[in-house]
Amino acid sequence: MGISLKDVALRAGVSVKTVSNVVNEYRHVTPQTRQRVQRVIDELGYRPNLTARHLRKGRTGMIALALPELGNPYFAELADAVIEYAGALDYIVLLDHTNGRRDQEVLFAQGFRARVIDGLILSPIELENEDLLARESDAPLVLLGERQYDAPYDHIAIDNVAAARTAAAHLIELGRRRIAFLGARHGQARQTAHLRLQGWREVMAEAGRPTGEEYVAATDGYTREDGAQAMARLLDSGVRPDAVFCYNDLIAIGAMRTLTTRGLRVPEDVAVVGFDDIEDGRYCATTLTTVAPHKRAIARAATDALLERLALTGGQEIEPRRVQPGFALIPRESTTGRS
Amino acid sequence: MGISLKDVALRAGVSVKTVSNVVNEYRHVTPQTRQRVQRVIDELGYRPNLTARHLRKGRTGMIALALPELGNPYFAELADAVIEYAGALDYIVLLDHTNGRRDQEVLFAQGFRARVIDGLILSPIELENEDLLARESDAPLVLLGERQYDAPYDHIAIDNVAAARTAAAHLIELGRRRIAFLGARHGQARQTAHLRLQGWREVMAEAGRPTGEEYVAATDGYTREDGAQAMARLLDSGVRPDAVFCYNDLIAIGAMRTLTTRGLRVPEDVAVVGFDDIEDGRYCATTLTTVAPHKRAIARAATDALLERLALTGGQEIEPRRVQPGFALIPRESTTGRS
DNA sequence: CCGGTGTTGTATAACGATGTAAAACACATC
DNA sequence: GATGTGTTTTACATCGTTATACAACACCGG
Repeated sequence: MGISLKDVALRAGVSVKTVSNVVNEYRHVTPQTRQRVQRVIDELGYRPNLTARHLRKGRTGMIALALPELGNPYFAELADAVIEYAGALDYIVLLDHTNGRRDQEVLFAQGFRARVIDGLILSPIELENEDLLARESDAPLVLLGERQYDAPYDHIAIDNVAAARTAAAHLIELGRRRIAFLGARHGQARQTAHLRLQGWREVMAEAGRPTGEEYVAATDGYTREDGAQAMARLLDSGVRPDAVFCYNDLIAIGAMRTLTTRGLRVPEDVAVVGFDDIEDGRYCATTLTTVAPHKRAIARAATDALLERLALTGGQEIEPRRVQPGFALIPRESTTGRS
Repeated sequence: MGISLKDVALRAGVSVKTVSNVVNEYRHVTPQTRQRVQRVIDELGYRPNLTARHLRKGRTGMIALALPELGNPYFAELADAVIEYAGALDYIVLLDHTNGRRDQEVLFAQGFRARVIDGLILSPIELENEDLLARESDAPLVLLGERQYDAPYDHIAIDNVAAARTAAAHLIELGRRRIAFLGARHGQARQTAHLRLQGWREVMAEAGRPTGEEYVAATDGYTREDGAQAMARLLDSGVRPDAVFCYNDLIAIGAMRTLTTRGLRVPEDVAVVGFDDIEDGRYCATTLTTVAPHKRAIARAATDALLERLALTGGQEIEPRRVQPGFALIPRESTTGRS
């Protein structure tokens, strides 16, 4: 089939191991030998057989990335970042989605895909703490996203409260007074939406702005449609906000549509801030101000955490990491009027 | 690390190959031996090491599926179907996306990922015929989707003209007279949109309905936003259709929103038909009538075609296949008024 | 009891890479 | 020239599996 080390060795007149040494940039190879071997490698177009390498090394070189849904651009973009970063480190990423369902999340955590992947990055939605504690698989697991757990696993998530505070503060600075929050979910105190809601509440209270329930609109999901409906309900309830901070960009985009439909101008009448910095937001009719979690930093942190655990030999243990990648407020037309 | 054949063999008092024979359900093993070995397998929890198996077999057991974008639910759902079907056949699917860009499509066709995957299923958008003819990689390639090529590769796509005819005919049957088409793209006679447009045109002409350019709205992309804008342009141009057939469900959903916004009722004033049968369409306020390509059949056909080529030994050749999986019109509220 | 035929099990060699240990070589020091 | 020290290269075993070839055994008909 393909060209193997043996073929190269034969042609270059050296041993198989020497070729391997050249390929792996082993130190003690004379420049002459290295050059000669390298020439043959290029000539024959040798590419290492990953399967064989992985067999020998006892690893597959693959990691799984299990996200709630790929239909949400935030996750699609995040997946992209992980695939790119891990790819540069010669890891192959298996992309999976859980639909945000607990049973599927448990399945992945328990090691569906065991023996195929070396480790797993999981972004849970419904997974419970007890599920993690009951985990049996010994493949490294890194948790992603805002849900909080009390279990010994690496966890990568931005500081949602701080990020929400930044967004709210931005609106306050612009002189807005009645700032609504779109996208809270009922119950579920540990969930992300709660953290963002908390950040909003803190800043509102500090600035002496209303934080009543009438300014909070819950949504069932996180889609544009959910945002459009929530915005409509809010307006129908008689509240007249001059700004809305949305749980994510999709909701914000939906909200903007409703506002436009109702004859309200963005940002003159109502300023809008989203969260995620998905590409859509940059191409809206009115470009969307948003809080941008640093996706590449998240991807890097998650991958690094996983690979570091994979590099541990034998019985070594390291403390679970909590990493908080950065974020940035990106002001665009939906609050400033110009991009 | 894990339990190997050797461990099982030792414990069961048989040779490694015998255990392998049991695992692979080789015929000539006595029930006694089989039972004894099986018991040890269960006891130790032996799972075969895929890496080793693949090394020995000269295959990786992985196929790549390269789709334009995962943000479009149609592709996400299709990916799901392929992953599930191929998974049942013990193949692992590597999911990639090309953003519908020619350079990336060429990259995949040329064998980015070579030596990692056994074959590739590619759904091209911009790829040109010459790119295919210039292809050097010898890994099997199966083409997916409606773009037509004159190159020796398997091609899986539903009959788009027929499918579009079905949709148009449905609207005609309901007594609609001025039926617009949303989602044509400029130029590009070989593209999918052209086929669906053609089906629409044929049926309109046969029924003596108008097919003028004023009833055709082009879009830049295939998103909800594109649909909303195209619908708005159409209405602003003074045309008053009593039905629209949209290139896909996303465009249809966008169009429905514009209609609602403008005070037009679906389906009373304007009936709407989409294409793809994405899940969103089933949960719209007004559920969406759509043409449903049989995604599982497509996934099956593509995977089967690829695996069949993989099964070919040595110099064997088979003719490129053209498979046309089925489709079905699914009437819902957006045309019938009830679901 | 022989040879033929078919079944069941085993020993051994691959697949393509890397780790280990040691051989081969270079060079300086005494 | 013997010894030591460090560099460069090699032979061989190994990862866990399957393919090949053959040995061992059973059964049958003559």
